[in-house]
Amino acid sequence: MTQFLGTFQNKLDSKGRVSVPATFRASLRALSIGAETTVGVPVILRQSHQYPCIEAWSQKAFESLAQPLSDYDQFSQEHDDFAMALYADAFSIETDKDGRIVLPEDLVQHANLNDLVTFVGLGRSFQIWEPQAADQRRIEARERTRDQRLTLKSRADA
Amino acid sequence: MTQFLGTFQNKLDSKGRVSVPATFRASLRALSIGAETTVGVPVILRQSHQYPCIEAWSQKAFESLAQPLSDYDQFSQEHDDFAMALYADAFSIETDKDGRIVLPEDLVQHANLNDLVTFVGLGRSFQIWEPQAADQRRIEARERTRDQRLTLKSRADA
DNA sequence: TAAGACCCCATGATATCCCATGCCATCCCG
DNA sequence: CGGGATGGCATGGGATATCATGGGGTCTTA
Repeated sequence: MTQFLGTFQNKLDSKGRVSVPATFRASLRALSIGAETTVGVPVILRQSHQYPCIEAWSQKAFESLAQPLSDYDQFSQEHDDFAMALYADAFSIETDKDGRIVLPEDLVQHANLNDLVTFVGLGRSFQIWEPQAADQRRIEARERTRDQRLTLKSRADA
Repeated sequence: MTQFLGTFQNKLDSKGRVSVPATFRASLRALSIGAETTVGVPVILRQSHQYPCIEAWSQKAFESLAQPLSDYDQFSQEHDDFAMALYADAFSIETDKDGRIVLPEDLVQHANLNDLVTFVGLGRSFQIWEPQAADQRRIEARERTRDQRLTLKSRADA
């Protein structure tokens, strides 16, 4: 399965390392660009602009994220803005042999991480959260989705 | 038969394993994506947001569940909420060679499972319940359906 | 020379593999 | 018709592999 599913909680050790869940590593590898045989597994990390969490992308998914760029004139303001927003605070990381990564200090602060972190699968990508914040966000998402579904349904009925 | 029909009761063993009913396994395999020849059978489990039970989907059915995602702008709030609600609580599982799965601890708790579990076929998907809760739910569903039919009838008469 | 990045190995817990058993329905043949 | 053979399936458990985690050692670099 080349999707990111499920929620996992792992430890940040004393050296700042944390294991990427094995199933996520498998997907990251499958969606990597020419890294099918390397020891480490590539992953691209960014701070979320919406939430206090870290976004994580496979190489292929990140490539397609940048797709809108080609819609803009290459020398336009929009192109520059979008490119900067996308790339400027992105980190290209590779896990160690045991599947662990060291999270950049910037991102640790942005997500308010302590010793426990929660990995949340979102299909094409996943996020890294401080555990309590992750729980809150999941509940919020469930409620909003449920409300929305009702809205869509009643519209369909009309 | 690529539908999930009937009700089955199986045991959770001391290692937390439980056999997926053979007929369900056959459907799961038929509705899998490129796993026609693997030893294990893939299944996607989620906690139900409506009931204290576990939802189980074939890969293909889960794919179509995710369909609404493509209706939303990729950077929209709705997209984020829906993706989180759908994927974060989901687990991609594969049965062992003997057709058994280990239920994730989260899901066991959500469904209040002990040593016996009930598999309930729902056509496109099936559910995993604590046996007594499953019975109650079935009775409730029957009654609601009957009431509804009466309502429809009297409306038709009018 | 101290801090950080990276490599490697050890360990315990858990999940998975693989085989054995027992049940039950079906089939076959006397 | 009846009894034994057969095969699919749920279940149990010992052996083995995988995974998350901890930590030691080395090289680099500031």
